[in-house]
Amino acid sequence: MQTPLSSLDRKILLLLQHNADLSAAEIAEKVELSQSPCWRRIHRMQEDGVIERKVALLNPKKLGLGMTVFVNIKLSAHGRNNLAEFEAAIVGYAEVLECHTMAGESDYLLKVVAKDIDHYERFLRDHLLQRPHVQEAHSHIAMSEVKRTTELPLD
Amino acid sequence: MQTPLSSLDRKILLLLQHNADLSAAEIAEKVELSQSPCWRRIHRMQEDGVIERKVALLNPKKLGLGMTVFVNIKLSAHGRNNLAEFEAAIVGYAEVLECHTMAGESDYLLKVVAKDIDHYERFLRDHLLQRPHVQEAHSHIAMSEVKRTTELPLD
DNA sequence: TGTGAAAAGGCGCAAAC
DNA sequence: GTTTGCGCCTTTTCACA
Repeated sequence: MQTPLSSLDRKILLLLQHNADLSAAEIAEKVELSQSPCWRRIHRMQEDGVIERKVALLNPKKLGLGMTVFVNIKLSAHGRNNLAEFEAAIVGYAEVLECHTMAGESDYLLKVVAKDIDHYERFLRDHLLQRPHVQEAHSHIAMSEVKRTTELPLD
Repeated sequence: MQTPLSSLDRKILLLLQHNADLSAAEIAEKVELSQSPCWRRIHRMQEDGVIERKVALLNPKKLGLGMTVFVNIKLSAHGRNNLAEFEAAIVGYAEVLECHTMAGESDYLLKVVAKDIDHYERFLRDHLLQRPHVQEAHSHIAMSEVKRTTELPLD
């Protein structure tokens, strides 16, 4: 199903995950390959799902989304029998960018964006805490961003 | 400098942050606008920095990056006088996808990806913990991913 | 601001080497 | 993997409402 990646493929991915506007021709040039095989490699990696999609990254500050909060969620023992319900709700919240199930004290770690404290508090109180079986929610507020990237390390 | 966003702009952004392969013409059609003004809006939002860039999102699992770890870092009192050094180092680590300065107990929250526990442990021991002034590092391992998106909520 | 049209060039894609 | 090529589509810019 999925061909192992050559170092050429890795170079291509490195470029594409930094700038998806690059055309196959431009990439071909940078990796010193001719156009067609380069195009075919890109295409194959898309089919294989190595490249999931191309997206525009927006600037949260310029959209008034100045606030990032990490929330640790703990469900009640009872709620743990019905994770699907909670998870489905989470996926539906646009404010939640990430949700991970965690090993350790809390069940979930959420990354939430909001305009400001008010907006966040409303989201927490009116939505998150309204979910049945949510026992604890600890919010950790991010103050500034040192690094933010979607680029994965490809050795 | 930055024109406020109309609801039309928001629709365009919504589409673009979901799929950056859409051409101006396709977007125009979806938002029921003709091609030229749609193109102009997109262009303007790029200039304004509302659209930061377009990138390819890769599948971490398929690249063997099965592990996500959140790390809380606490610096020594002394180290807090020289944050820039620490932060510059962090930005340089490909394994670190995000780094936030936090209000509260820890100074930083890092999101780190790795192939497996071994890989992560090496990164922690040989790199993170080698940084001067790192007093504590608490690792929280993510087990599975319920949600992961780069799409910001645009009301 | 929006509309419609139009030029030019690039790009995806495939075929032949 | 390479070079070539065709045709479409996209971007970009007009003049005009």
